Amino acid sequence: MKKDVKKNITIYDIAKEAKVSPTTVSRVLTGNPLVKESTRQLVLEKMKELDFTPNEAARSLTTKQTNTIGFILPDITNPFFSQVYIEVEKKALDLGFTILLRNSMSNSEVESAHLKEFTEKRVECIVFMGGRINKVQPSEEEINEMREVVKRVPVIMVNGKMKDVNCYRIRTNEEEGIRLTVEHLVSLGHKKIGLIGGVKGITSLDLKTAAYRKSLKAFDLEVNPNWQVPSGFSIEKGREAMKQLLSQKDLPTAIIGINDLVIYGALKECREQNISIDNFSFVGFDDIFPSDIVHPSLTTVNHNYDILSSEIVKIIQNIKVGKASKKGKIINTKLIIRESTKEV
Amino acid sequence: MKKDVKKNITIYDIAKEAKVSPTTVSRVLTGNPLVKESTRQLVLEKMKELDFTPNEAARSLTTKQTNTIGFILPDITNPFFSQVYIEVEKKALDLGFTILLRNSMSNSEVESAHLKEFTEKRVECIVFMGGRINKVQPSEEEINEMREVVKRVPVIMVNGKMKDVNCYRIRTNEEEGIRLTVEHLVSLGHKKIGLIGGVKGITSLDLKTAAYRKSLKAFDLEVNPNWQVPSGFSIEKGREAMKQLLSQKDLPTAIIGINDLVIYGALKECREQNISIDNFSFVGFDDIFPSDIVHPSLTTVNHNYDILSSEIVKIIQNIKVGKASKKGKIINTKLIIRESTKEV
DNA sequence: TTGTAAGCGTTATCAT
DNA sequence: ATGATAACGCTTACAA
Repeated sequence: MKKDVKKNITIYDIAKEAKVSPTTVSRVLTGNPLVKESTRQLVLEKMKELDFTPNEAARSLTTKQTNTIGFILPDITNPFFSQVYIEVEKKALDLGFTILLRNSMSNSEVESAHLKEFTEKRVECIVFMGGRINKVQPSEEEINEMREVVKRVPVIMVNGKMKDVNCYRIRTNEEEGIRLTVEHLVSLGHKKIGLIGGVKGITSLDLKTAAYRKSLKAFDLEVNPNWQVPSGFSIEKGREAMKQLLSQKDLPTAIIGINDLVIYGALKECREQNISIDNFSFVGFDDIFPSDIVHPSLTTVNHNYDILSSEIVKIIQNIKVGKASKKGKIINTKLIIRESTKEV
Repeated sequence: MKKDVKKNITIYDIAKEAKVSPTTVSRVLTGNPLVKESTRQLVLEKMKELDFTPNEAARSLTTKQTNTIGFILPDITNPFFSQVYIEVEKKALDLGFTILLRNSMSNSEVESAHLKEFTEKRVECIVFMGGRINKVQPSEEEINEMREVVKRVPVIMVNGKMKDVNCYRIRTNEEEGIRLTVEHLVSLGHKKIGLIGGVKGITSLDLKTAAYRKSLKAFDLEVNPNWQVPSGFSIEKGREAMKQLLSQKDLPTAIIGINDLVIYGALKECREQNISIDNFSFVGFDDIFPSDIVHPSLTTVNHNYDILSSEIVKIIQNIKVGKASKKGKIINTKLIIRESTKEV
């Protein structure tokens, strides 16, 4: 009968085969230069021969390093998040970091589970997007949990924050994005501008709404509450918002979306109702890739993903080498003008 | 001066505080029922008090379990992959598995690095999409590496394969998808049907091309090599293919894309050239989410993501409990008919 | 340049 | 119901 449990190959096995000590094997593993070239070769050879692969768990148990960073975001199928994520992954890889991606679906319990996993896995940093850090009023438990977490591991909040939680913050200059948007629309002659999507109590809406109102006032434009239609952040919610907007008599000539997705929904709703898209100018936010291929292609606010991700990774790098980073960083936006905005 | 290195809290610390043995602490950690309720409570209390979090590395070093599965895919920003990924993640989570996502960008060296990482991290299963497993002629090294990998850890190849590599395979019935597409177009009166996108030597093109030709022949339709324009898999490549196609005099009336993305590019190119979209019927493949919001909305082949991901997770589950799974599984497709196809 | 031995923080085995 | 002790597989002083 064959032994059905084949023993794991360890550095001890390699050591025995190569007639050296385990320490020496470890040295070649870690790239320690204090090894005679000939023995290094011998050890390497035996490793290949025995098909040896070092055990990461054992390694990080002794070194107390995991070179791992945890990344929580609401939903990777949303191009906004996948775009940020992949940039960070690429850059982190160059630094020798490996990422643990977790989708929260903006669900607080799921977030808690991920946070717990991250601490048990001893990640060296947590990047947090969405969910509780976008709530205007997070619960006490949510806050307390985050406080506990930041005691053990540095947290980078991206486009969000939490009161009295000590962490790094990187955020898009959403106010600027909205300001640029309004200025652009005004330059096209628009005087009646609406804002659809988002959820009250979620900061991205509150931030944008404030900037929207401020910009309108700066141009002495009408601030009509009926033109502000919160609904959500998805395509479907965008449709709903547009539907509600269209049910009114007095309509804006330009519509800003809390993000690109809701505008896709708005376009869809117009078509559904056989209302010409040309009745309105549309502006999104995020500049996710489909915005360049929908028709009309969408004018939208770009986050400068490259800079955003660079800043995230810069902090990670500093954490690694024990250097301080600035706690807050604001990334400016740029307006990408496409076909969906035109003179009124 | 404060001690700047705070000691890690271990089960020994908890044991001391609770005046029990580390073993008992470990027992409450693993949920072992052989612990008096009162001591369990005491231990739990001390854990909270000392802010203890078990060390996953130590745990998996002794248990030899990681409950981790590795997932390699080309690019998570592609909605096709993110859709599959998130479904798998969700279902795997319910099984107590955690996923390590890695983007390969279809780069063989990157794949190798990820595979190495996975084996060092002792993942219990690898899900592989794209890259080398879609090559008609993978290199010897690529094959050998995979052979080494499958010796140590089960691999599930999704929509790909590798000769003489012992692994699980799940694949979309691409042939059926193409057949359904052609049948649909024929039912609309189309007789001249083209196929754009893909790269020669990548199986998805070869498979689809074969099915396309077979279906055309079944209907006695013209198989015109000029209407088959390989180019790539991206929006941009779709534009290029369409450009090349449009440069010809004799044009098809219907165009099938290797995937949805290339059709987005094709639509864009038509608009760029001021050629009416209505001159053609378009069909994509994958049914990624933007296909419902582009205009005209895109008729396309859906992979049955739910079934696809369920089958992947089913295999993982079987591996976990040591049960055998069928080595191959084919998932049928469904044609989603939208606005981009119409009578000729 | 190489080796010995201790330690990392768990779980598993075997007693009691 | 609880405890002592030995793994697990590596790295790291410290020695030689």
